[in-house]
Amino acid sequence: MQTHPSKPLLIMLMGPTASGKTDVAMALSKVLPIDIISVDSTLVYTDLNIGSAKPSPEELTLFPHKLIDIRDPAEPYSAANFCRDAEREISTIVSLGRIPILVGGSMMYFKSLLDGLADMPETDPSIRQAIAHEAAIKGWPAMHEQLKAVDPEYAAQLHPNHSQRISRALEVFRGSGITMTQYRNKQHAADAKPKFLDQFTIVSFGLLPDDRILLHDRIYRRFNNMIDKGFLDEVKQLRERADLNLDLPSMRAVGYRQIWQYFDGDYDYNTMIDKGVASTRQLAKRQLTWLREWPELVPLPVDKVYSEDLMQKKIELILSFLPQRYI
RNA sequence: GCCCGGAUAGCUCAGUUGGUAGAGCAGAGGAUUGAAAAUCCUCGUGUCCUUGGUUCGAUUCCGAGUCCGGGCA
Repeated sequence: MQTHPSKPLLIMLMGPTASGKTDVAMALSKVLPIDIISVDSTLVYTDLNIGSAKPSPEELTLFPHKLIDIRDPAEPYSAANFCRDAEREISTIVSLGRIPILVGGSMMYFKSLLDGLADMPETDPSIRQAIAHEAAIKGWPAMHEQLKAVDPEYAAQLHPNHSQRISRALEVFRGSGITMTQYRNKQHAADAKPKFLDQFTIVSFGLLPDDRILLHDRIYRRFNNMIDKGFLDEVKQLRERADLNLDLPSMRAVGYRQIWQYFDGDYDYNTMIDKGVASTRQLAKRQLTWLREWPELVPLPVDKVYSEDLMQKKIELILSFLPQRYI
């Protein structure tokens, strides 16, 4: 952590799905002048409430979160959108003399904000569609060969089946005539502009379960709880919209996708539950992969069930790691 | 009670013309630059139900038993 006196404090709180991040953030709000910024690729969407484990309207009134409900489910959101939005919110919060806290589990968003993204062209749906169409005929390994011809350095880092990244790399090149490697070299050049977060003192906390079984149990209970609260109806209503489909990032979210497919008749009720729970576990596993090697992360315990005492201990632990002059 | 079918990885199942076995799913590990709750890569030893028999050798063939389906009484 950098502790230069002139740098304002910025707190990060990350953790896998169902680890209790929101509860910690809300409890911390009671003892510190913090403003919460959500770092979550699914909470940005309106109408994705139950299945996204969005805080309730009451909670959001008491503990306002930035970057929640800022997109319609039909409009894709991205890491680049997040960086721009988050930088704006952080600046505003700091200018008000308060402490920004970034809370969430979209690890790529955290990473992009910390390291910065290369100044590349944004998504081009028409090029992307053309590439997808071509790939459907030739296969991804053939597209990988195409990429190898223009950007051998980046192609060497990708498996020939890696559809999404091959697609993006080709899209960038076809749209601009400049390769991803060139953009990245420019980003890392000596005279590149400093990263936004360099101007902050950052303290990062990670909610890390010491036993995966404990997290699996929390995930199972939470998924069933979502079903009880009307998750199926929520998806049913989304399906009624003609402009939503399974190709959209919002509808591919964990749980939403499986319930959508259940309504499509792809599998029966029990299979839907099993797949929904399993895909949530898999998400948590990927998040933990990010967290395992995360630099300067202060670990926080994940409790089996919510308890006021255990929460109090966590808050004290967090406070003990913050530079005293800020609190 | 009788007849038929099944019993193989955590689950669903394939297979071995007799030489101790492999898929999908689940699970684990990893990657991650505008889709990231996405996408992609790697990882398969398990009393092949038990027990006798035949055989150099049985998870595989034969007999008996147990359990689970289905049918007939």
